[in-house]
Amino acid sequence: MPEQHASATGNRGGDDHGTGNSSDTGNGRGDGDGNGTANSGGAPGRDTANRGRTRPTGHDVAGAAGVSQATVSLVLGGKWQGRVSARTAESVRAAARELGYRPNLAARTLRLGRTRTALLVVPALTNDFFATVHRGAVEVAGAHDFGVVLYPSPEGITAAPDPFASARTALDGVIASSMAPEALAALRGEGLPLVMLDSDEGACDATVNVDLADGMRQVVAHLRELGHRRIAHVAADVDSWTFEVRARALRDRLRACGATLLRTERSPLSVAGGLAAATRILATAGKAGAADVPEDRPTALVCDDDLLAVGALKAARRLGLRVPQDVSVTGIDDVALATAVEPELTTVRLPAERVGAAGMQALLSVLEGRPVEAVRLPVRLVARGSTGPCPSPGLHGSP
Amino acid sequence: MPEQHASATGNRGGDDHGTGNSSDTGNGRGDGDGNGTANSGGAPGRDTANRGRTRPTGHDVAGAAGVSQATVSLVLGGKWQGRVSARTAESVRAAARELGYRPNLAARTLRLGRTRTALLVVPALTNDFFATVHRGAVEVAGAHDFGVVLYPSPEGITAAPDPFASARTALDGVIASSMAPEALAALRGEGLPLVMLDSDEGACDATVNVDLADGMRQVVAHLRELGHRRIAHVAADVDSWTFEVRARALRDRLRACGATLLRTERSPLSVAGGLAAATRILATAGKAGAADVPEDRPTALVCDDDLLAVGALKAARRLGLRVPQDVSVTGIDDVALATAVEPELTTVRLPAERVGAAGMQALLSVLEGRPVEAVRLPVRLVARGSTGPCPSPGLHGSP
DNA sequence: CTCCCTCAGTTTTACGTATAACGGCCTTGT
DNA sequence: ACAAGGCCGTTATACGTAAAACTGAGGGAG
Repeated sequence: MPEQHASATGNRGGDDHGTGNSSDTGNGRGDGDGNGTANSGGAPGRDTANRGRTRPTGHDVAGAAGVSQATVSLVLGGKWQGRVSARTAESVRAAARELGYRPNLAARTLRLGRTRTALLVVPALTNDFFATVHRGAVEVAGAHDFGVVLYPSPEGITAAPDPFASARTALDGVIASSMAPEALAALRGEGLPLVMLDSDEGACDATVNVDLADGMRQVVAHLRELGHRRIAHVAADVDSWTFEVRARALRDRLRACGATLLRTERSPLSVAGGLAAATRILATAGKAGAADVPEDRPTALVCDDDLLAVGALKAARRLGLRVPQDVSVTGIDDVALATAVEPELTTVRLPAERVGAAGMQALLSVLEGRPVEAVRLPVRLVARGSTGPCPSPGLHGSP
Repeated sequence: MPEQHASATGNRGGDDHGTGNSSDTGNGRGDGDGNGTANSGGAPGRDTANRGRTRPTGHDVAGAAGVSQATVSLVLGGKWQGRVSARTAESVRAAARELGYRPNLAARTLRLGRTRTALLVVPALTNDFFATVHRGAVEVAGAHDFGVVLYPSPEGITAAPDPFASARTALDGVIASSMAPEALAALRGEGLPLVMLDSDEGACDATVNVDLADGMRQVVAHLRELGHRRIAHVAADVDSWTFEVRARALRDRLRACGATLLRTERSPLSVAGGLAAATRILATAGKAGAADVPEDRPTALVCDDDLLAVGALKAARRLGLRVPQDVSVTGIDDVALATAVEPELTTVRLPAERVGAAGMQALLSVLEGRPVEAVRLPVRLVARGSTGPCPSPGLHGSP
């Protein structure tokens, strides 16, 4: 079934898989063409060259079109302006389409020394924030004929990845959402351009950041408006720049408006981690009557991301505390999970797709030698059901 | 880190093990060179022009060790038994380590025609089931010196991916969790080995399935034990083999035990989709008093996956129905989300990691020409809080 | 008429690796 | 003593592509 459908994917390489090999793919492996011209006007040759199942090469296309391989490369590479006649170019394209030619990526890479491929290093795939970042990066990459291969650092956010073994090809650059110092050093040693997401500047060629200091400011303002003054921090147990920024911004903002940071509990970035940390915070007091509002129990938990916040939600419920009546909870990221739980999470929405897009954009700029300015993307608090007015000590216990 | 591993394709002799390979993990990255290599004189190797910043090649190593490039390839490829003396081999390895040599993957691929790389096609990364599948595949692949590159089909489960443009290198095979027919045809046309996960047999070289018919049997048995007789199906709006299996198994099992499949609502595979579908099912009756148990409202919702089930949870809550007192909900997959919500989901746990591992294993078998038998992995119902006894019409409404 | 320039291609080369084909030694067997 | 092999390497080649260098033919300009 010669179902030939031209996929107009916009890029120049036609992706057709026509298998109608009725054409005379002239020359095969035998390079005997050294003598005179391959007579084009001769008898219709038998299909000789298609050896079983190997993919056609540029030479096959050249033979079919009656030109040399160099011409095929010129035409298909798009650089034939003024070097090849329009008719010849068209016949080359026709032959390529007919044979279902696709250039050998390995050979092209070997020749060019570049791959038009970026590696995206993310800490985990279980947080769909990074899936969205990837989507944004792929979108921009695709528009520039670039590819993105994803490397989920398997051991978690602090492990050293082996990017080169993962991407089974040479790389033009790396976009890293988080990297262990030693892996970063290895990368730098390799001389690869590196764009860091949500990381400190320095030791990389460009950064794309999300304005989490402002995000924390919005969180604190929101909670202060609701009357909260005693706040705890469910922090990520990760030594990473972003999380330091969050902690510092939270501390500074709370101090600036006269609220108290009661305590900070660190835990791994997962629902289970948030559950454990929030339990440690909430269970230390008010055991007798959970509905009481003891002085040493915070009325709001600010969590470093949505996974932790969902864990905090569970912890509160297990301890018999209602959210948001007894305790408010906030997250960061606004992943799908945030609206899947009940109550829905008040959280800081990060423009994940734009992060990925800006990261890829920055990498492209670096590769082209253009100067790149540090990107800082704005964030926005999304108030939902997990935050509410601060419970007043007297009003609650007596119905 | 240049973990050079002897690739033993175990062609026939197959005595691959015992390669006391050089575990040069974390070799001195500090030796970045700073011109380090004092090219040993006296060797036939001539100019070893270290051109500034380019990566060292096999020729550079050869020059440094005073041998030919062929010997370098022999030694580093592990095939030097009886062809190179132990002392020479060691000096080659030392030179490679010193220079930080890493073989050029593109050149190797071009030469060998194989890449030891598999493509894993998954429908979406927002469902962390597939992240776990990926982990399983990577684990097995790594043990065989294979790589796995991930291709998230961006347009959802039915879109046609372009795997070849995605994986920026040639591929040895494909493991596909779901593919549109035209993409599958393209793959077959390319002659690539293909392992399908949770798909129909036929048109591929091997399949790895999860016993979802049995899973549905367990779900129905569980609900029947709790007394449920009127059941609705929140189905995936996807024309895919697995989902057909689920639907048929549910229908057959319900009929076999005398229960009724009240209706089926199809929706996209997401929390929002589940919310919409379950709302359509639950809102059609009992508007006046939600706590009533009208005859046309199901007492249990069986959902095609956990995302849908979480959406159903939300729908019930929004309609004022309690889970599980008023309505029970079940999912499939047992992803992290299942225990993040409240109540926790009763669901069918699928061995995601084993699926990925078995898929990679099957692909390796196909590549080596060994026969592969279809794999079918067992599943297990995990009863949690989202299912409870069927509400009896009289007992509930009057406090 | 010659010189130079453009057109329309072709030859040739290089990318880095793996391996087939080959060749000097040194040990054996007969 | 001399061919027959092990050792221990080397030289040469092919993989498919991109692009630089080269080749003619035709056509004004001087």
